[in-house]
Amino acid sequence: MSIQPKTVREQVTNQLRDDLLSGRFEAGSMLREIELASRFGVSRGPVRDAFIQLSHEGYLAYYANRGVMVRQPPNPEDRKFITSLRVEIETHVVTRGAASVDPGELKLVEVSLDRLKAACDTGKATHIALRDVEFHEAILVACGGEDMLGAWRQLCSRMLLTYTRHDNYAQTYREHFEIFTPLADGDPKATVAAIKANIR
Amino acid sequence: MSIQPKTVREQVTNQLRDDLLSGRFEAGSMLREIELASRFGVSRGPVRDAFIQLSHEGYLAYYANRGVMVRQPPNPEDRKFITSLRVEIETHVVTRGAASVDPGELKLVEVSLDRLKAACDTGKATHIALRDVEFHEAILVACGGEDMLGAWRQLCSRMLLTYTRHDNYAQTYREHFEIFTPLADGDPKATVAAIKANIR
DNA sequence: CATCTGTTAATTGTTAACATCGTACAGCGT
DNA sequence: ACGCTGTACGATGTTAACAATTAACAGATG
Repeated sequence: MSIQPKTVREQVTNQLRDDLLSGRFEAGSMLREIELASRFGVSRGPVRDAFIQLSHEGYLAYYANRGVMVRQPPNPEDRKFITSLRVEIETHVVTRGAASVDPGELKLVEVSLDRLKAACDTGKATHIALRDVEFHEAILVACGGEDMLGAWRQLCSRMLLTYTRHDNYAQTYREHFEIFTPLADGDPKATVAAIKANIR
Repeated sequence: MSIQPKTVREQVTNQLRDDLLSGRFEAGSMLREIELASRFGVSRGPVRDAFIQLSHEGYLAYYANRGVMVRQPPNPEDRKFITSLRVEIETHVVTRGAASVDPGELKLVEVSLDRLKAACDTGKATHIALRDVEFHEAILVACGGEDMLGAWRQLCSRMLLTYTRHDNYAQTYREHFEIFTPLADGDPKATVAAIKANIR
């Protein structure tokens, strides 16, 4: 059931994003196309594409003719604000779309939840953070929020860089399970309430 | 004083964005790398980069191995919501940073305002919409809101596609002038108030 | 007649070579 | 010693050729 990325660009982008999230690269350091290209065993092209993409997702800062730099996490004040915007977007989309979720889309949400559970069992904070985001993203897609996805991802990328909330993995899973249940029942109000309890 | 883009990619991206905004391409139609590359007299590489970038800015939808499609403008309900988020971001950034604006940055805001005025004089709605956005962007940069820029741009790109508010060009300029004045005085509260009166 | 399959043309994905830009640094002049 | 300048190096920017994928279609097959 795993959705394997087809193109090299996607693979490089995903791998790089994971590395960024797990703190493999120091914030403020420059990334070199050649070095990463040889590490992944590909040419500079896809790495370049990934740089552009990740710059737009907010992980990297692009400097013409000089390369990309790993961005610093947002300060606490901005982080708080970003979180509130994120909640607003999810609330908006879920409120509008939770009552008419396609069964197929819902199934994908369930798959995401299962993966999150698996990640919680392993106890690796990095993986949990990723699965967490993927679960919320699946919800947005299920509720027909594709139009909001770009802006939402921007905000999430800035947050993930400071993700440190997973001290109790069992609870992390439970919170998300409690988002899924009302969504499966087509209850927007309860879903939104669960989301607001989860994101903080 | 005009900031000429140095790289071909930037030029192609900007030109394409302008074309998209002025409705040169029909919503839902596919864009081909070769066709645009030959139109701009460059190779496919930079066009490809521009496609990735504009996809992330929200103008295009990317389909692997099949190309990019011109996106539809958001529905009125989403548009309204997007507007409110945009106001929130600008309010947040200006509130925090308007009191300590660097003189150099402020000068750039003024330049943007002058350009907006020039666009208003020409009466071309497309140009006005672009300059409008650039003015607001300059304010965000001046107030130290680089961290929010990505998310903000995402939202703006979705709005611009339905920009039709310019029936009175003189007033458009005046509204922005009344944003600039309190900003130059370092008055966050009044600046925010003027912004809220302008964005709707 | 509907469906499946193999071919084909068109388009995107990837690569490696070449062009250009920016930085560091040695050498010169003051 | 200080500052300027030119040069060399390493990096990104761009290009064109080649590979892989997709969608459409003709023809075979049930």
